[in-house]
Amino acid sequence: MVKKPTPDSTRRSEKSRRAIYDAALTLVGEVGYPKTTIEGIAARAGVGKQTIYRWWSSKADVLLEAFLDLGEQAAEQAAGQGGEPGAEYAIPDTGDLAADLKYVLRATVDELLDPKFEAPSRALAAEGVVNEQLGREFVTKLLEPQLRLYVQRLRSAQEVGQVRPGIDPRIALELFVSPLAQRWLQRTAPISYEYTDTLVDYALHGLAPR
Amino acid sequence: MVKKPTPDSTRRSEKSRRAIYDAALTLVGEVGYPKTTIEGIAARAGVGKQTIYRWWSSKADVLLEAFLDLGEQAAEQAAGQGGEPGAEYAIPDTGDLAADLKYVLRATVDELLDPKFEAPSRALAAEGVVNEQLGREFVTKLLEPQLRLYVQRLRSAQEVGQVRPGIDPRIALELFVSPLAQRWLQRTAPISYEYTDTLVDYALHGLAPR
Amino acid sequence: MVKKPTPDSTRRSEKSRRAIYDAALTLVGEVGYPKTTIEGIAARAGVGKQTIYRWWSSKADVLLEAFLDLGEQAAEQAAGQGGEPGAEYAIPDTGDLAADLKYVLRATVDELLDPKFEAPSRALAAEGVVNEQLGREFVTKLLEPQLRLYVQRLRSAQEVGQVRPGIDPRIALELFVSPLAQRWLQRTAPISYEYTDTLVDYALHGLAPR
Amino acid sequence: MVKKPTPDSTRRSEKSRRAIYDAALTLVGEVGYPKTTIEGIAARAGVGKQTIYRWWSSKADVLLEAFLDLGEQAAEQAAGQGGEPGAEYAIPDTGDLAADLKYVLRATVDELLDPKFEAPSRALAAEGVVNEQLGREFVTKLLEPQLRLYVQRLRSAQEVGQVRPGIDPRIALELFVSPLAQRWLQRTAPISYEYTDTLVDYALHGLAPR
DNA sequence: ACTTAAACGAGACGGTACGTCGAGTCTTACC
DNA sequence: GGTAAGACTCGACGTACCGTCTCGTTTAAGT
Repeated sequence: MVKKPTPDSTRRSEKSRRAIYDAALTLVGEVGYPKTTIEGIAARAGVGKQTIYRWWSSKADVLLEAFLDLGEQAAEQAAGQGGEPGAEYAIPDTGDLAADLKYVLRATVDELLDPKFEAPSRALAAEGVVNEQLGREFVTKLLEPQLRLYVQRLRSAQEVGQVRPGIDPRIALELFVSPLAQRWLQRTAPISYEYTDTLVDYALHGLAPR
Repeated sequence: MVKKPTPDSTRRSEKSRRAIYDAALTLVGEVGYPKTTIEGIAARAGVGKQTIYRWWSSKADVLLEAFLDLGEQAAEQAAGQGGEPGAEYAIPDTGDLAADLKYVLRATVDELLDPKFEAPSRALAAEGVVNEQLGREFVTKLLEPQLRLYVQRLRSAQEVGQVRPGIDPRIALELFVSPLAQRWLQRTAPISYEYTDTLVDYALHGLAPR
Repeated sequence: MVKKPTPDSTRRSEKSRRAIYDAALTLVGEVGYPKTTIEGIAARAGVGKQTIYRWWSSKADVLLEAFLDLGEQAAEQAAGQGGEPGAEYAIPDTGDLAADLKYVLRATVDELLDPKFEAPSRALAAEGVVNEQLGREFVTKLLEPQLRLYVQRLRSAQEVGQVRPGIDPRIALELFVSPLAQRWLQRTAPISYEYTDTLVDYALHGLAPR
Repeated sequence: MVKKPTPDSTRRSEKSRRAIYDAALTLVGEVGYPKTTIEGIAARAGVGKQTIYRWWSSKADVLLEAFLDLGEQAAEQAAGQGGEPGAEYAIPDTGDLAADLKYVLRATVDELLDPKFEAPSRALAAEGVVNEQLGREFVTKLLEPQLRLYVQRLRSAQEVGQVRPGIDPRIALELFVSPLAQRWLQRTAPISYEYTDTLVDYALHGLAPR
């Protein structure tokens, strides 16, 4: 086994890292993921290829970190502008579960339709489908943290009797989250506020007559 | 799928077509989709590269047709062995909606875990996420026909009062189908009979107390 | 041992070969041998790098063949314009050995000072010093054929008693050829007609008093 | 050799210099000149790359100095063991010019066949052919000092009437030195005592009958 | 002996070229 | 005219070194 000399991260150039994130996200947006090349990212970032290969193992890896960084930046910005830090990532708890879920799903719809996020997140999702290692990172670092918020909200609803006690929240949340995700990813049908509202209604009250 | 100037399909070599399908599916299974190359398929199939470029527009296109062909072959085989043609693709209608759905979802679980199908269908799904044109073909030719069967079954359930009248079956089916699809695609959690049974129960009776 | 698939030389593109020779010679002349790159040759020749790697094993190899080709072309041209074919490569035999040697060495001086030949032949000579395989090819294909002509001329001189019988012509020729070669290669001193004339005189009559 | 802005040579690390010389010579011997890299020398010498770039302008420059140093070391060693300092670099003058020349050329043959000297001196000679600046340094610092000894010896021979008065010693010496050099550099033929003896005889008495 | 500025080792950086792989096009010979 | 074979141009891959540029850390001269 050949040893990689383990680069010294204290010496790492912050400027280059930022430039690489920017270039990667921009290029994926402009020309699409498959036509985004490491050479292209390096050129656009004004960086040597080796600087990319030194710190990341693949194009997908660069993009994943760039995307995570994008999220952190957005979070910091939001946190800076007011409210408790991290608060905007919680699901509201007004006491009305249906309303709260509809609200947050509508926000998700907005985000999914935001062209700035679309290309990179599609690319990552696609890569994750086929590349197990990247897929697991994608899920643990991006997806699960989001889903945990739903678990919390559903548990809190269970406590006040708005959700039946036996229900497993981790499965329950999929009834409305997964359909939205799949419509977006696979373009089986357009997504809209009306659609997500309907999902919440169906999920809460069931398909069968009561 | 995309037509090139004037290939005369009557003179097409059936043997080459089959060999290309086989080679494509085998290679995707052996080395994965990204490392499957057109040159590799041609070499494995004992075919000139031009023969592939003449009849298909891309690697994804070859694989899609190969996969559709695989399905047709399976169907013919099943049909040949007994039962009405196409019957095995319908969802049973025993009068008990929950049981019927659980039954067919369990069959889907089996299929999704079949390693022969896994690599190519993952590859196609991934490609479809990023490549809109291929994605639409994938959905119309493979996904939607399946989903239509659920729509039919749900409509029949509505007629006998097992599903509330106002419910849109096209949306309703997503409550149990999409979660399964997403768990499989994104590996957020393992899939099992128990899991799909639970999905059906939750979807039919809702999360809220009755 | 990995097999190279042995390219089919009957299919080789003559146009590309010519373009590569031209580009290689031009570039060596313009920017010097070390700054001449295979990529540069390919670009200048309007050719893919692979086409170079398919037919040659190294930069030096390309240049050697290009140079040999240049010689052949020059020979053909000269042959076409008159005289017996190959005649211009023989050393004249007027009966006066000293005069004949001086004549041909003066021609060599002219050639060595011709800027068109200088860069590539220097490059090849240098490479040959350090790269044994290339060196041997250089010697057998370019140098020895020239030297053989001197051997012939000296032998003919021996027959008419202008050179002592015991003398080994292969060594004798070095007395005037090698000094010229070394002055040129190593720039120890300038070369001129006067210099080569002197060499011939010294070599024929010796340094010691008679 | 080329001066960089202001490196203070009084503070220079002698240890590093030695280590760099050693590493350079060893590497050229082990992997050949072209595969010897500055990074490789630095690593092998346990030295930062900058330390090399601070004191030398190129790989060839390092090697030239390393080689000169090697010569000086050899000289010092020889001087230390006996004889007058520098004496071993003179050509003996026993009164018999032929014998003296044969003796010293035999010593040169021994040196040229010494594998320790072979790789670096070949490398330097080759580089000098193509790189004019390095070539001139090579000639003035290594070659000419040697050749001057022959000039002296020939002049002394002239004084005692063993060489004709009109002969230019600087040219005369090339009659036997250059052939040896060229055979060694270009491997046109093997070198031996017999060969150099013959050269001396031919050069002194000429090729023509007397 | 203490200070302090240089030379030093280490190695990250922006680059250039390497030699390889595959894409998609084109040509040749065969059937 | 479709086909197997494979040479062609082109573009990207991941690697190796280039020469420059920081980083601490010796280290030796001048206080």
